[in-house]
Amino acid sequence: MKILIVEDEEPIAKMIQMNLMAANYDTQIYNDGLETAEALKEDNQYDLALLDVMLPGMDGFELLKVMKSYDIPVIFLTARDDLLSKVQGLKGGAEDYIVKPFEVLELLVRIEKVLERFNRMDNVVKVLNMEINFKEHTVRQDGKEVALKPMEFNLLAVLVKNKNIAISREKLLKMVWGVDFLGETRTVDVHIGQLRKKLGLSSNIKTVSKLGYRLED
Amino acid sequence: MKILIVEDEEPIAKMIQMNLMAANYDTQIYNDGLETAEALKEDNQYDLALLDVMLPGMDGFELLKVMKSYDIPVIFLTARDDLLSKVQGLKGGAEDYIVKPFEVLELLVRIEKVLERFNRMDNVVKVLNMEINFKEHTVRQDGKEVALKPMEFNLLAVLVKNKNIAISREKLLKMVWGVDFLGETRTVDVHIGQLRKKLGLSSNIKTVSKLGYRLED
DNA sequence: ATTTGCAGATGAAAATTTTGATAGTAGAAG
DNA sequence: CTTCTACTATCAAAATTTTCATCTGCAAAT
Repeated sequence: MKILIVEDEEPIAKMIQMNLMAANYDTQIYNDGLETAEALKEDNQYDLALLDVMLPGMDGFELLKVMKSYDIPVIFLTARDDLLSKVQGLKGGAEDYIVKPFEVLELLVRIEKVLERFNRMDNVVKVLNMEINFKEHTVRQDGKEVALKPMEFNLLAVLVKNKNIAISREKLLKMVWGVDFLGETRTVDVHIGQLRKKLGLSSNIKTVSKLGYRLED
Repeated sequence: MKILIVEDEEPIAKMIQMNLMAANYDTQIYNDGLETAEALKEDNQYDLALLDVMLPGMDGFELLKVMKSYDIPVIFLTARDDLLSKVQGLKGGAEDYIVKPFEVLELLVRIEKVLERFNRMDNVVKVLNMEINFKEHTVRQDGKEVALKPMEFNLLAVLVKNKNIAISREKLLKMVWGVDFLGETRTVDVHIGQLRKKLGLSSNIKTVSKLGYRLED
């Protein structure tokens, strides 16, 4: 999943890049609108573009048109007081906009939303005989659906996304239940048990003694 | 809550600053170790310091000693391959370390943890006749405890932290239940109902028609 | 080979959360 | 001011999650 960042303020561009990299996206930064347009002629394999509205070379709205010609969805980055451009931007066909300074988490959420809408996300992952659909929150085994409760699904999702990696109960609690979960670490065991019961041996959820669990393929 | 950032790589420093600002902390950046030590003589009202290990002027470990003399807790920012400094850093008395590149959310969590440990957080907030203790997850009304279930507490916490601001049901769901909650918006109403029943009229949770709820004081 | 002691598995109870159905109310429209 | 409508409140049932107590199995020690 490759994301284009067009932003002339270096620190902001870098900040976005770092956060996107941490979230496992590939990134490319350009500082200038015209330069970006030129570069796209060579390489337009982007899944999404984040465009600053105010850009040297060619402004965000011009660049938006270029993006649309390549069928790349766009999220605008706009300054707080620049309300006019919100409306104009969305009318021009941007998928979304976000006001600077923004919270990183919010940006990530919006990016996911747009990618989903454009079906550029891997909504389905296959492991062993299982097919996990993150969008539908469903799991199929050899084609037929297995009904999982919310927590069970979330737990499986984390295991699948970290396939072949052993994860401690504490880490699972943080990842699935959230950082502020107060309960027992035993809780994880029970849900693992449920997954095993419902998915059978073929799910291949291994216990890692003294540590936690791992899903192997 | 004021946090000192000592980091010579400008983009990283700016990134951290932006994220901390978004999370409502005051910040101050220095790029140089010696300069920081000098500046502290004038102004040492910091609640926490984030120190890069590799610094011009005076390295992170030297600076750590200075921080300790001012009783400022320290989190080290260290490069991935710099494992040695982890051990050394913690031995030298740093509260925690985090490896670059890190996820912003993780940094924020660690900062909160350290501030809590040093009792520099407002663990207790008073609104009307209520006293909300975020650390203990408890609520007292006129001194005596009211037992709230986890979801009820979380919901109250969000309302309190956004006192006098009307919040839509959708936003409450995102803030309390998480971005990926699948259920009905009605759920909020039920929990609001519980809070009102348990806390009585004095909790002052107002319904904002067509919108959501607001806790007034 | 048997015992002992953990760490994990599991079934079932308890607690919590969510949903669904119904009743109530405030605000809009006439 | 009254009626109508749409939104909100609430109760109870259903579903889910968490905890508790007990059981099992592996591994180290004798």
